[in-house]
Amino acid sequence: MSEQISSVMLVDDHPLLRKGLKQLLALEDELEVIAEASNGQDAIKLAAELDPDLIILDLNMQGMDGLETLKRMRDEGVTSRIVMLTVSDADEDIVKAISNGADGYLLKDTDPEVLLDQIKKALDGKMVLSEAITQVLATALRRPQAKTPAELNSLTNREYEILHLIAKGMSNKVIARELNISDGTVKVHVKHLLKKLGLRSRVEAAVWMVNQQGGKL
Amino acid sequence: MSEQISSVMLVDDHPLLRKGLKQLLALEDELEVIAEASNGQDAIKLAAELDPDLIILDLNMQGMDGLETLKRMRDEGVTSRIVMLTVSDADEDIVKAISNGADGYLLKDTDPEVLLDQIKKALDGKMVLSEAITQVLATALRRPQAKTPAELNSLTNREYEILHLIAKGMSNKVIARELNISDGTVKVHVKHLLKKLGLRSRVEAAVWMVNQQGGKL
DNA sequence: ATGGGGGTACCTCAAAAGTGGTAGTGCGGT
DNA sequence: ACCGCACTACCACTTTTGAGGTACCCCCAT
Repeated sequence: MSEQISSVMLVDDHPLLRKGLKQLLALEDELEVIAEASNGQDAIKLAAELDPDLIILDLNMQGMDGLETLKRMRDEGVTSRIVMLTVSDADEDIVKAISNGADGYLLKDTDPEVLLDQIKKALDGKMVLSEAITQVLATALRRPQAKTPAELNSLTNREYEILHLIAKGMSNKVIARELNISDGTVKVHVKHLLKKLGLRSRVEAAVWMVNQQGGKL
Repeated sequence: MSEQISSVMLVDDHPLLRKGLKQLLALEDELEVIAEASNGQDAIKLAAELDPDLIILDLNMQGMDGLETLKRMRDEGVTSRIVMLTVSDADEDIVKAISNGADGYLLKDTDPEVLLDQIKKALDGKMVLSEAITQVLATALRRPQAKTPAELNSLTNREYEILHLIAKGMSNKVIARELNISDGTVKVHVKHLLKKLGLRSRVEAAVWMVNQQGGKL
């Protein structure tokens, strides 16, 4: 398998960068650049036609950006390995890219040798991430804890407690038993917490809370 | 700052590993091991008393495990940098550790030099993660997309559509207007979808759905 | 064509949720 | 000592939900 020649497609709106990348990849006999595209539309078409083993996709492109291109490719059923290449280390982009099916996220300022190494790893089926990305990724996971929206601070302990239980799907009656208070009292707290949060129902409260918590994470 | 001596506390129920780690850290003049603990209880107490710059915490301990210890330390207001050290690369642990305030997650089979290097990075305020961890982390982020629970397939289009709207916090009436059907009909769909999913209320459905979607990620 | 599933609508009924108000207790701050 | 706030409880009342059931339409598969 490692002896097989892998087909690679480059997508970047900077011809110069494509050239450089191509030269880099040429260092490896088992890598062959079979296509290049300078925009998302062409890339999607070519990807569907040629089904390359690997697609190296620039995140910051004019017109349809890399993220959108990525999404559409996956929608079209492209199963190639896709590695995002970018100057950006904006956390949202990373999370979105991976969520949308990217197999790697590399920075353009990465040392060429390392870059080549990572690209080969990506072809091996591994998820490759630039060193600097790791921290951002971790921070993204951590985020849920970090931010405590102002709204939450306005809640009393009891209200906060009850909000949590609502976010578990519990009814007023169950919450009442859980906290050893009357269900009428629970209603009072729910009423107050809804007002403070500017929500219209416990369902909205539950959804809001689950999102705050970052769901199952 | 880099010239200052940093205090380190080791927490691991294997004396041998503590010994080895201590020797490793002794190689660096600016690192001083000021305390050791072999269980969570002691660790929490010592951490609160000594407030070390860095705590190296074993994840797999008997009794109170590392994750629980981590949580309680943070609850107690311990602000030290805390790095988890472990043999496990179970994704849940990683995500939980970081979510609960760990500043790093290192594997015990890491090359000692690298380990030392990472520990120093951690003291510098960086988030340190073992190479192998990165993939797991990325996979964790990706997970939401991948799985499509069997329950969801049993839903009809209409039911699925309505489930989505419930997960936005909408009431039957609002959903009805949104879909141009009567609210009575919405009720029917809700009833069916609750039965199929084995849930007891729209709140549970909303929470369930939001979690399936992976929340805002 | 006959049957079944999905979608729609309507009915009834009981339970749950939400709104308004009153009111007692306990606690921390002025 | 007094005030405000959190927490508790109860009442009355409206709206929303969810569980039954029946019924009609449409489409597709046997």
